[in-house]
Amino acid sequence: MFDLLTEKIKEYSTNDFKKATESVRKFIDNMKEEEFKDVVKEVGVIPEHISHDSTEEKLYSKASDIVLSRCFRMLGLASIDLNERGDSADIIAESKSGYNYSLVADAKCFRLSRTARNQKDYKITNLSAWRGSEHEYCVLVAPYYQYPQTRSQIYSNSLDKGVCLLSWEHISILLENNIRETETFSLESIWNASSMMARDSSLAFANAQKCFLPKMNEYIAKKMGVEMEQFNLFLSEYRKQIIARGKDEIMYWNGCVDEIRKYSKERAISELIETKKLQEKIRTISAYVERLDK
Amino acid sequence: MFDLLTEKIKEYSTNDFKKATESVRKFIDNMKEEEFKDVVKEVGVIPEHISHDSTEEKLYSKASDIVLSRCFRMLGLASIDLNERGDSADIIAESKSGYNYSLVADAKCFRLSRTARNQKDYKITNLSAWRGSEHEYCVLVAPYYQYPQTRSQIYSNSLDKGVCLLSWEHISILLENNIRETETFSLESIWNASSMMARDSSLAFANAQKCFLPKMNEYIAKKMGVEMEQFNLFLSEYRKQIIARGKDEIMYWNGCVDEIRKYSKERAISELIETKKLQEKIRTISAYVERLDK
DNA sequence: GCCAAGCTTGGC
DNA sequence: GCCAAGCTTGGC
Repeated sequence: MFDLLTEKIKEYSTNDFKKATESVRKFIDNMKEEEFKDVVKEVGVIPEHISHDSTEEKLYSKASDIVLSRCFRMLGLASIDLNERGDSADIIAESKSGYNYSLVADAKCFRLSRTARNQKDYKITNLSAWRGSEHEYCVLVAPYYQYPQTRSQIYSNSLDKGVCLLSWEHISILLENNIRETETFSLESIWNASSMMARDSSLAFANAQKCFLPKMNEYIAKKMGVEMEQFNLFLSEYRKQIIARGKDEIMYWNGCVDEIRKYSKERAISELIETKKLQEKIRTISAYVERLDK
Repeated sequence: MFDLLTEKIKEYSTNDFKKATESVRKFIDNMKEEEFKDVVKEVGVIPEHISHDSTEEKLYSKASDIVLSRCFRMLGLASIDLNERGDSADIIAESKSGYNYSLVADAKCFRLSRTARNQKDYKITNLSAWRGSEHEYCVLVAPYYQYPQTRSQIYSNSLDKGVCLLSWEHISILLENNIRETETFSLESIWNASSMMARDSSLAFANAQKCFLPKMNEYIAKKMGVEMEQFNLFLSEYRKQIIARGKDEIMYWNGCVDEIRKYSKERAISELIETKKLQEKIRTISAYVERLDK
């Protein structure tokens, strides 16, 4: 089903972006629950065949927002994805069970070939500010195994600002176990986990940058009422799935190398000039100079 | 002299980085004042022939730190550049004239072919935090004409955190006019300008994102005791210089296109594979999968 | 391993 | 015009 979704994204991305978004939304929202849950497990990893910086990449990202929004709904919240671009979160979700809170969320996806995931790329403090005065919590959902593994400024920043760092894997585990907010069961303590951790004296000041994902796992397992052993088994399943995915993605790039080896001289040269973006650089400089030149 | 500096950077960048840094430092610190002032005018624009993501780019950036540090010394402060990498500012400067303050600074340079300068790339809130409890001010020095021209989150963030946004052009104007901190003349109000502006009621809350560079210009002109008309003439000179620079940089890229057109099929194909970084992608995925596979 | 130094395309 | 969505190399 995930493969079909990416096919649809590629197909729709030739249309007007807003129309394409609506088509993708309809496709995602009409999936059967079981199909949708499979998509949640895969969506954090952008397929290598989605080309970088392209409209299809933007539509893929939008699709991941729509997926996350449906996840929040399956967890028992009301949720919509937003159409803003600058200086705004992607998604809003709101409790419907009388707990009177709402949250903003940001969905992140990376390719397996992604190199440095920089602290600035997570925009923790910006995300925190995007809550504004209307929303209590803010949640970032990124691929679990692509978070910094030992320590990072994103952890101290998140503790500081009360940003909840979750992963697609976490969301998927909650869904697979049919966790749902009701009048008698609140998810609020998950969204609020960073603030709770910040009050935990075992996370000493000097160590604020330490990766707190294991702690996060404990919070979620406790909320779900499962043992850590069981929880780690869930995570391990996702790990295996990503490994399998990696083999496919490598095959894709090897195929690309083979294709290029068959190129004619003319094709290789023109594509080399294109790939090096030389004309674009010249155009950028010209436009810049022109602006300065009035 | 700037061209000679970039030549030296390319030459040294084949050496061990720390040794190369020392060579560059010696070269910069031994320049005559007039030569050095010419370098300050150019250093904000990375030459296109410095290749992206390379050691020479890193050494260029380091050179710009060393240049900025010498600028602070010429302005009458004590200053050193730091060798840290993550989670730290590049430069520290300290007042020697009895005003008892110190500051951290960050030097930024861009190529003329640089496309989006994203708000996250300025890392305003991080820079602010890097002051720690020891330093009063924090200063970002970037190319004047590459700052957002109308409005940006960087302006509201800077007002919020008291980050001083300056440019190479500003520093150069101060140097050209022989401005220097002394027992009777403090530069503190320049480094503190953002906090002062934040208190200015004419910068209404709703408009906090507005570009405050014109205001900054007024502060500096006032400090220097020159009229705005004169100050704008200075800025205009730099504008003309950048326009001239752009013509050279475009010539460089056109030369590259001509070179490529002469390539043999084999060379074009192998360089195309290299430029597309296909092997690196395969390697990154493999390493990632291997890490997950223990 | 983290993330500084850089970077591009396209949606609003 | 701004900056969301992504991205890489190499120094510590």
